[in-house]
Amino acid sequence: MSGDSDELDMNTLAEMPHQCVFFNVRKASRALAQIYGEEMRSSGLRGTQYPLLVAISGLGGEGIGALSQVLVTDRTTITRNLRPLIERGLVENVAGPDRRKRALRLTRKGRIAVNRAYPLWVKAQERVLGELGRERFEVVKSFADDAVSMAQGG
Amino acid sequence: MSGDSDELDMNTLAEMPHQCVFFNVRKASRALAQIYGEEMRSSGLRGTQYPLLVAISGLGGEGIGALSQVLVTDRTTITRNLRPLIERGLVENVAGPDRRKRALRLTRKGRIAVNRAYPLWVKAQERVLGELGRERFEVVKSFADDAVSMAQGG
DNA sequence: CCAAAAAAGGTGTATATACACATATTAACC
DNA sequence: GGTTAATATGTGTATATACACCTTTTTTGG
Repeated sequence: MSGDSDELDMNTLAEMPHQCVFFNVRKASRALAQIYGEEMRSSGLRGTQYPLLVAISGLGGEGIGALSQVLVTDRTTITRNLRPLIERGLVENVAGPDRRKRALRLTRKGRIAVNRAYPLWVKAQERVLGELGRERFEVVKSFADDAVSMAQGG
Repeated sequence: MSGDSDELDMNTLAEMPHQCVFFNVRKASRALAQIYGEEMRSSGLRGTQYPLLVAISGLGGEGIGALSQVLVTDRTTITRNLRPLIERGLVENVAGPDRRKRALRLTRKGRIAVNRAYPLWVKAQERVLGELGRERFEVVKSFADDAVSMAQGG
């Protein structure tokens, strides 16, 4: 039995990461990236890009700071994530009256892309909610919100 | 009241991303990166690097494929994540008897780094579990595991 | 009005992630 | 035993993420 014990110890050690909260959340993130990515592939948008476009659409001409706050994401990350969308002509980034700020807006092409992606996002979302459970998602959601509060020094 | 309604609609649209499962999990991941990162900063290891080193330690001389399976992470991601650890001399990557495979092992320096990081990881983990709730983490954990099964075509 | 502080963004650098493609080595089969 | 399969890994490219540092513009005090 000591041989088995050794092997169990090894397995236990190698699988320790799966006890880590952060690791588990990243693991879920990778898995969901696969699922949403596959489902939305034909729209030409990634699972990560769709919410960014939706937020821009909803803010109507606000700048990167506002986006950063709404999406709870570092300012510089938003700048970087915006780049491929601007290059593809889905988003326009013009200077506003306050010339520090930039007015972000969807182009016509961007609106079309969002509209085309929407039903695909719904399908992915429904599939995930159906298979993983709406109740459990509510827990994950509150967990995420509380983690954000905690990280912000709450 | 119609002015308020318009504004509510706008806010609702801009906050739509927070209804997306994938977005929420990424949001949690970003927040936890902050928390674990801050807590573990003085160890010189990131919250993402620590579990990788632990897994290498636990597998004892296995290759990238085995690591990839244990960590449920793409093979090429492991290769890339390994690079800074190898450059810093925490991990050694030598060719094995089967010269396709590479034997990954912690160096002495790597073992020291893991030992030094361990209590910091424990502190971050305990803080997160204490503030966000152990029960809720169990839900998040099962959610992550099921998401992985789902992504793998389960 | 002007100097200093604050606000808004961008860039350099580094890591995390993974797909498509390429390479090397071993195993399998006729 | 030599051709082919399968295995194990690396590389090019692209996105996601954020810290440290820098520039530009506006606001604030005096």
